[in-house]
Amino acid sequence: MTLEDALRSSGKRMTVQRRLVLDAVRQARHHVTADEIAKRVRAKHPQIDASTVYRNLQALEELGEVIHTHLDDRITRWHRADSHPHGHLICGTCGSETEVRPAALAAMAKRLRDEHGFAADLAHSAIVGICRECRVVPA
Amino acid sequence: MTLEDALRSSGKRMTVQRRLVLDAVRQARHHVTADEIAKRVRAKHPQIDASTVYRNLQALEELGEVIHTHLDDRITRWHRADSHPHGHLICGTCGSETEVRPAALAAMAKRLRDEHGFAADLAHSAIVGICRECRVVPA
DNA sequence: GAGCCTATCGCAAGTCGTGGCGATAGCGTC
DNA sequence: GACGCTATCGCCACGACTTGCGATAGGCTC
Repeated sequence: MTLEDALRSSGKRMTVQRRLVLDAVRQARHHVTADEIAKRVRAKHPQIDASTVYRNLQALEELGEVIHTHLDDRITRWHRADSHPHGHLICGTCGSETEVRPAALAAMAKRLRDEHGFAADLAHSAIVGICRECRVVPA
Repeated sequence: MTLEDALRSSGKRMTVQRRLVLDAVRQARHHVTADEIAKRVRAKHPQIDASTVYRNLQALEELGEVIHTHLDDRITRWHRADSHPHGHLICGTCGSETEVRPAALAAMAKRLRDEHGFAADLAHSAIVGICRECRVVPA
């Protein structure tokens, strides 16, 4: 099995906790918080600690199984690595959230790659600003 | 005085704590953390609480006097609003930090404004990715 | 400059996430 | 299948903020 191989070849181990965390992220629709994952995991194994969830999310991210992003300034959100990539535009005024196609991000990333040799991941953090509605009618 | 007027017209007040926080941010070179501001402020008034510093930074940001940015995933950094704007490229592999000219950001922001009507602030969060060196010789 | 309204303060408790530590348990070996 | 190495676990304490609350003090009015 591929995941097990990836684990072993990097000196990691497959524990019940790790399995549960991965399943929780995979079963979630989009952008789950660590707390939501912890709740799902504890539904079956209530003794599992939050720190275990955080450490497993990190480990699974190193393996390329899950990814974390920052939608607002506060809470980190997680999703499976094989979901379709996209960016987020967040309005600092009304809080609205818009998804943006990877193509638009790719064009912006190309500029950074050409000018700085930097391979940007523009989906990692949401892009904050002011949305169309709030620009017309400021709150 | 302009700042005092801005305060009063928004129903806010000028307190010694607020004055000290603002001065601390103004006197700092770049990107200070809330903790560094608190230390400066406490040098003269040791009883001032960290929560007071955080609340005043928020208030001063609403007034457009200071701005906060996110360089890494962890700690929020603050700077005076009238300093020259620029973006940051942070390498997720080696942690290196590169400044990027406002012009490059403006060009990228234009695309978001044209396609989504969204006025992006691309300096708010650092752009993470992989720098030139780490792309050539992966760590 | 006394009085009043309420923004702001200091304190304490709570939240999200990280890191240290002794105990447990994967997993490769024999 | 027992053995041993050490990754990972649960627990606890810390760090960066946030929030509720009663007390204090700006600043407008008279």
